[in-house]
Amino acid sequence: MTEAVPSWTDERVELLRRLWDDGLSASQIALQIGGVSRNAVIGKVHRLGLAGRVKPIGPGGAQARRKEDLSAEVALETVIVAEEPTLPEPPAIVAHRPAPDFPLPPKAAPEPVALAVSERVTIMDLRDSMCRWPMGDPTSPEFRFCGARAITGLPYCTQHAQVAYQPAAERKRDRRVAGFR
DNA sequence: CCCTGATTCGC
DNA sequence: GCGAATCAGG
Repeated sequence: MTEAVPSWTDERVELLRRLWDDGLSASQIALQIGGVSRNAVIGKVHRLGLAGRVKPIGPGGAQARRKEDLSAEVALETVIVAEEPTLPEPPAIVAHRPAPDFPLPPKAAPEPVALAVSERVTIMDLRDSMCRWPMGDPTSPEFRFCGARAITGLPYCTQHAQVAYQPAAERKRDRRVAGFR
């Protein structure tokens, strides 16, 4: 029963590409696909010519996007940090890649992610036109993606696009919802 | 010390 | 081609 870990099958490479493209770190990818070290992942990434990724995280990125702590507090901080910088009126991208899935602020929407919950899929079932919103801890085997129908031209569905791309006006009231300080 | 990716080099 | 060890950096 102890199958030796199949090396880099097409399936695994595809998985690797998608996760890497999604911005997950090498170590997270290693844990996600399993059977390989982060070094193996990095090595493969380089061999595939995927290196030179765009860093979604700024300086000190490692600790900066520390997830897996206190879901509630993390969510709170995420929202706050997201609306901290002064951004222009037009839909600016504030939180393009949230690490954990945080509760959507109870705005006017009755059911935030009701649809998304029923749609969530694993990385394997995630198609190109499906919402890539991460749900849960990427290092956990329970990690899923939203999987709902993504808006054409965007990686997210209608629900999550609203969270990912929040206009300045919207973000202001969100802070009140968060109830910070 | 935690983490990140990059590179080297024996296998 | 693979990946552990190592390196360089935040």
